[in-house]
Amino acid sequence: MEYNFREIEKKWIKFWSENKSYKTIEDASKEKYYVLDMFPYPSGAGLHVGHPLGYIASDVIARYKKLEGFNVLHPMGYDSFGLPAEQYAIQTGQHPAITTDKNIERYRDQLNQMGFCYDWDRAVKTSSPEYYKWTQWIFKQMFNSFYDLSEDCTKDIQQLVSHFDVKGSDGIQAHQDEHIEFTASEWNVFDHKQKEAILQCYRIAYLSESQVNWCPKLGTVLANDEISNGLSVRGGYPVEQKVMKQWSMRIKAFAERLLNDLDQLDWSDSLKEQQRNWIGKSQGASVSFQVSSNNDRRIEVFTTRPDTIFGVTFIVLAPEHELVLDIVGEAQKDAVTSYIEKTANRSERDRQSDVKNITGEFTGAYAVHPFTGKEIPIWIGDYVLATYGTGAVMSVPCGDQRDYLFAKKFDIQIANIFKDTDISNCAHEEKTGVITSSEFLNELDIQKAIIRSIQEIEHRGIGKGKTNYRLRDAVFSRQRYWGEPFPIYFVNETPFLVDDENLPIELPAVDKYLPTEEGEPPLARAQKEQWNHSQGDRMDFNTMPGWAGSSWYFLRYMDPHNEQEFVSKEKVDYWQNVDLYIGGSEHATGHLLYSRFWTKCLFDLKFIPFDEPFKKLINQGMILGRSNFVYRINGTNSFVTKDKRKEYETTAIHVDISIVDNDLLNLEKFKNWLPEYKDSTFILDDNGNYLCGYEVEKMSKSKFNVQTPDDLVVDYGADTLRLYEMFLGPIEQSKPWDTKGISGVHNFLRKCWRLYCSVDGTSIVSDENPSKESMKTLHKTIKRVREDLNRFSLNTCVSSFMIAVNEFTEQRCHSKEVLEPFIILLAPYAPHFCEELWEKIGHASGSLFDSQFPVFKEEFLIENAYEYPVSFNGKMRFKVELPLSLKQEEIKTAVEEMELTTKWLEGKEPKKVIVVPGKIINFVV
RNA sequence: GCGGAUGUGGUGAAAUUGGUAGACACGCUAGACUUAGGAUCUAGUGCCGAGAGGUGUGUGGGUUCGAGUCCCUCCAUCCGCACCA
Repeated sequence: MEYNFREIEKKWIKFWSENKSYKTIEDASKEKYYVLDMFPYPSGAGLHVGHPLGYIASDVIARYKKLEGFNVLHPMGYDSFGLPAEQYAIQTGQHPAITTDKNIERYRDQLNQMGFCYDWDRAVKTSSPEYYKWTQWIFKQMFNSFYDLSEDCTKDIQQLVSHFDVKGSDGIQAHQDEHIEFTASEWNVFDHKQKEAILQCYRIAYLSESQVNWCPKLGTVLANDEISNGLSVRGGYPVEQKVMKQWSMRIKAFAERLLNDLDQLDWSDSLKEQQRNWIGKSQGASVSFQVSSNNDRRIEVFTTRPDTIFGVTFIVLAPEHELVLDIVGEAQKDAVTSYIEKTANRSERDRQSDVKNITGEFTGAYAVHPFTGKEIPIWIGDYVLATYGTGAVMSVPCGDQRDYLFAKKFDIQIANIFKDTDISNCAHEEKTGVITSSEFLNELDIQKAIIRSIQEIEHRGIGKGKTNYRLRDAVFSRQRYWGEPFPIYFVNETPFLVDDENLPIELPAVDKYLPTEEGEPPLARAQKEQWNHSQGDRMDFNTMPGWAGSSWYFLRYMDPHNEQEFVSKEKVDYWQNVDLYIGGSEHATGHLLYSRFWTKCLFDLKFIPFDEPFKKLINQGMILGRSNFVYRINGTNSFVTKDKRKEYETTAIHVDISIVDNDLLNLEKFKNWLPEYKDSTFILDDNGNYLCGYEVEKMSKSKFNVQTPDDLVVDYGADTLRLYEMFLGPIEQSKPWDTKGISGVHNFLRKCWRLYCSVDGTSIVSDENPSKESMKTLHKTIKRVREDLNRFSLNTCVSSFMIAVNEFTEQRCHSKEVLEPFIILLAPYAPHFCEELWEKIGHASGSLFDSQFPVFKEEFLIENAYEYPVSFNGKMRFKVELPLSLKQEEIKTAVEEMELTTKWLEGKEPKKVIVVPGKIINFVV
């Protein structure tokens, strides 16, 4: 009987499920290994072939580690809060939970048919109350914490309160929004509301009036990483700036640790670099400039080049800067206000793309240079961003090209402070050279001048050395329905935490999933009694963003049913952090950063024993689709084959890849595909075929190029698909999907099957002694596969399997001593196939995965001869087999005496002969 | 502009520390068997050349007995960030 993958796969999936083969329990006697996939958002479209790439890889590693004797945690779950289900709910009125559960079921089926070894008992979904109870609980911990700068650690907010009680704000070293000074006696007479307002400036999870990215079309705020080019990532709608009261997470406090700890992670350079970029550390100084007409007004600037302080000839404020309207002169008022309006009306996108056009206005006010005492003009300009640094810059036209161009355009003085440097054409931006015309900095090179200038700035009390980060606190509320409700109620608009015993705060029922008439979030529609907790005046109407649940889910897998804790100490001590995390790189600055932040926070609060969630990370590449096109002759319903399209005016139209085979269009299926093509006519090529065009692009519904794994599993089986996806190339690389190659892998499995079974399906594996060659093939393969798996080179393993099967076939090997270990080697890739053969060769009960991964033995590879490549001037000319026992000199003599050597030397005397025993011989002529 | 990654046959790709470039597959060519089938088997397949041979890992250079691999230059593609002070 031929290899019947359909029956085999069905049989073993049932077996695994009935025997709970993948149930994982903590076992202190075994070393743990935690392999994690980024859990999917269960969308309505189901999985396409790109999804399983990472899942297959992690499954291969999980199974390998299991066979190596590790206790492997390999779970799967669903990131099930999110916009699509909610949009669907708005359109249909169906509760998002129903849609979500339906999609989850589909995902579960699709994942199951791939033969993944997940312990489904540990599955979590972020939208279930049992799960989000703990998301809410973690939020509470973050609400109850502040960041202590003296110890660089998250601490209980009560410690801060105790300090306030005794010393007021004096001596506080905590990460905060703005410095507020008060004495202990002042603090002690503040009412609750006042105290809470101050505490909000310190809490890790805090409420603040902040400028947010508001997307009117989605009716919600978005985080920076949810926006691309001024449009929402989801939906592509315009985004505008708006001031709203929002929950935020004080991730900025962790900036330095998030940056430094990257060094200890085994992540790709590009990903680490993306995070470094996102955190955007820059060092320099903040300097304060006094406004000359107005003694109590000061402008704070941040600079990375305090050494250029004597080159400052003007100040530029962002148009939105709070000081602008206070200092503007009467004569300039109209021009300035109209400029502010103009920039406010321009979308962020316009402002960014229009870099060439230099605009600005003089405010009429002057600032006093802190060292020279000279008056310098204050301008506003939209090249200064309100959201970075202090929203103000000290302009040094001789050292900064933007300042230079601004000064040229508006005819502002340019002072040169670089010795022997020509700045007549452009600014000197390099950090090299010597400073001049700068009093105490004269004759210092720039590096020394930076240090000296900071000393002096601090000494004179006009500023201080400062590190600035681009990273901003993360906005943590969304005006949406389908997310975690906050465990917060308000009394007199002051937030209070819901008690632990009232968690979870479940999503209340609402009549519609839309904002209220008053513009309140959908949750405001819920009647007070529909909340399972209703203290205070009202509950918080916001919900948490998508990344709330995904920031800690890897912890919940360790202890998914614990009703007392988010994870027990015992279990988290055992499983520790994730050893291998596989997922897409699109989460570089979102999920992966937030998750690191939450982990550090939970570590500081002593809930977990590690401060990085994911030790090693692999970003699987994207599998691109191969789209097909038909060419419609413009203005007709007639389609021309690819080769003849140049003869007509045509439009290329995406056509569903399921009705195209090998680029040949099935005309009947095409006519039935969409109603508008029912009466199409065709101009065919000379063979009577319609040839389609193709292109490699991202898989998407609209391009009709989505390849689902389901069809391939039906046609070839899951084992073939698993092997094929791994065989395609290195896991990190993006590659086009091409179904053609799949037959090669399928043939490999069939060929392999024939080593074990005769035509009637009975085992032909025997107890005969294996040949030396077969043992060599086996151990060569064991060596390679082990090495490759250890460095996650999953594609080359497949090649090794193919080579081994080709060699075994040639050797007519049917020896159990060889074929039994081989089937274990292959099992992580083709689990159903291998289980079946395992059973056939005499393991009547149990699973192959309870056995052990074969161990490599050097002795089988020991050779006594080697075929030496002989090269002349580095070019290989011929090969010669020589005993490996020969010494270097003996090899040399033997080769020199050969006829072929004489031929290639062409009568010349070799200058030198390099002999590397066991490797190569090289004549230098 | 800054940063990161990648450039090898017709295609996907191998080559772990410098040591036979193109393993393993797909595709293609020829042949065999054929109830013409998108099946199976055999042989060939980097390029130029009838052949001997020459040549070849994006470009140009360097180090080395020897470079796809190390160093420098430039080019191209992809990704991320970007008036970041």
